[in-house]
Amino acid sequence: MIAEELKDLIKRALEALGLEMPNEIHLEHPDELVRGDYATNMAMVLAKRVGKSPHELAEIIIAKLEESKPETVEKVEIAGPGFINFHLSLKFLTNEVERVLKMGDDYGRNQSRQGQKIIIEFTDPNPFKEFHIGHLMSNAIGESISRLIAATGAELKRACYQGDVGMHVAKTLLSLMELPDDALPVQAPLQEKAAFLGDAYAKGSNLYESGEGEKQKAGDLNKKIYDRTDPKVNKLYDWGREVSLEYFETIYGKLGTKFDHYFFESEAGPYGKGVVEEWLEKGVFEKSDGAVVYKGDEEEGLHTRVFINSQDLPTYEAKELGLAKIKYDKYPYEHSLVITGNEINDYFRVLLAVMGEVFPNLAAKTTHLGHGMLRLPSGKMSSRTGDVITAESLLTEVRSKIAPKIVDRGLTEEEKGIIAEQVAVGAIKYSILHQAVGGDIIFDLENSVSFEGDSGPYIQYTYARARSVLSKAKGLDPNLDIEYPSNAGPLGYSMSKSSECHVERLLYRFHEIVAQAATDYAPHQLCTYLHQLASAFNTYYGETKIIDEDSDSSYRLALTAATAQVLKSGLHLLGIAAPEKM
RNA sequence: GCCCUCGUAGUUCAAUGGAUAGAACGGCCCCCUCCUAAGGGGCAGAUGCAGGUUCGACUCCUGCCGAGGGCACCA
Repeated sequence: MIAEELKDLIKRALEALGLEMPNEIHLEHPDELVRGDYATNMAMVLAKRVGKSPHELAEIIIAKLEESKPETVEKVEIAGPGFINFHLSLKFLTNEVERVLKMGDDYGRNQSRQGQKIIIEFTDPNPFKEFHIGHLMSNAIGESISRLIAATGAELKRACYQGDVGMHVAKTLLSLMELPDDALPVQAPLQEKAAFLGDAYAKGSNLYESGEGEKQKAGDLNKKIYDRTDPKVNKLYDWGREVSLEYFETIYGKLGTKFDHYFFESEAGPYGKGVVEEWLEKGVFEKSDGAVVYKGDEEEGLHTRVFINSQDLPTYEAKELGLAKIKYDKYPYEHSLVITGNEINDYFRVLLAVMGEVFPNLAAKTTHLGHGMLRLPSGKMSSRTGDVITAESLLTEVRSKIAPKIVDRGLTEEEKGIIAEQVAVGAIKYSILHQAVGGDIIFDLENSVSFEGDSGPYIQYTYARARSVLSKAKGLDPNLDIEYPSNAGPLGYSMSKSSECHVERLLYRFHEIVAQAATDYAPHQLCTYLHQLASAFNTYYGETKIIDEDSDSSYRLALTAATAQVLKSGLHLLGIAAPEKM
């Protein structure tokens, strides 16, 4: 790692000068590429203690650095208020281009979590309800974080937790029970069956809200769902559950997620209830108004939460508590990541406090990540009112906007269809992933679905463009083995326009970005980087003829190939496909 | 009322305590006899308010104003 090398270099220089060692050697990328590749603020940090001005101290440090400057560094200079800027050498930059080509898909991966068992839970749709755009959001984030973590060498397992019991199921059955026996569309295509169920849920919810009698009925149904004493309820339930799960599987396929484990509330519920009852006796929980609750420490901002309600049924809290243990029994993880909507952030804090008492070893290994809501300009979307945007409908909408834009490049209709789907998924996923996890995403169906600029299709387009150039370079191989004139240019070679330097100066950063994004669970860092790289390449493309008669053409092709590789790898880590043509 | 999160160009977002606060969309002006114009080049435009800490604050602390979420039997 070049960054580690530089830190080491700085450290040795500071030691040699007898300077007090700071806690950390701080190294960053200057915000503008022309300033250099790395910068350290050590002179500014240490200046006061030494009693010198930052500039004076920087000069001294630089003089020391110059004594043992490695060949990866072109020059070291003082800049601004006292930064020490490092410019990497052409040799390093071109070596790195070569490394990208040699390592291919492995470039950017690291071994920081080698062999660690990590389980990540996300998407979590509920059978009997729609797979809506909120689930799409959870899936996009979870899948990308999964891939980032896997890229650090972990043994990662994807888990999906699905609510196959509970009031939402009772509501759906509330409306299904009113239908004649032969009303289920058992012969219909899967998608229609799923839509039928979604519709039934919406109707059931409205019924539920219509009066106390209906609420009572739903409550009774909920009991029957648990105890399985009513044949008609069982039949409707089993049919609905199967339809939902089968349908969800088709969506996971489209989105590119393959789960390793499925967990269900029907399993976590009884188990979690048992755990709560056991610890009720041990004093962790207490009874209150017929329910079993955990009294959170209000001084720590924790709420009191119900774990078993007064009807003796486990709530989501008890289920999730049980789930933590069920997961561990299935896959003894070193870390467990749970991705949900951020409206349960406070609740999860309580859950972690409970886990700290009940399963202390698991609590320490669990991290909750709350994401925001996918909002439409009109406000929060809801599945309770039936006014819900399903993932399917959004995908169809976006695909229909993309399809006409696909230029005829000798593709078959089928190929065009696949590309339209890949670009649509890319557009949606990127719009979710390009901002920090946690906040709401404003998704304007009519106006904001943009395929230009900072978007998934822009990155995909740039990749396809680079691949196109490479495929047209018949007889020319990407090749780094060429001579550079040493007489011109700030970097020592004249063929380099500034934009080309930019591409090279960004390429080697890929593995740093991957490592950081994986550590921070922050796919948006990768999006920002990929957009920057694609933009730099497009500028380069615009002002340079890559395939030409001159002797440097093979190097330009190598740079193009390396860019394509990193874009492809980066898109993969976002969970987005990289079509060869579009 | 209490707790959490968040206020950055007209809009949607970036910015491990660093340099001239970056993009994208929208607006205006240019660029296809040339490898994919879903592209490129240029112009205009922003840190809610008031203090504090620091060599240095969008970032940390305090207060105020504003937005979203949560505050026991939904998930």
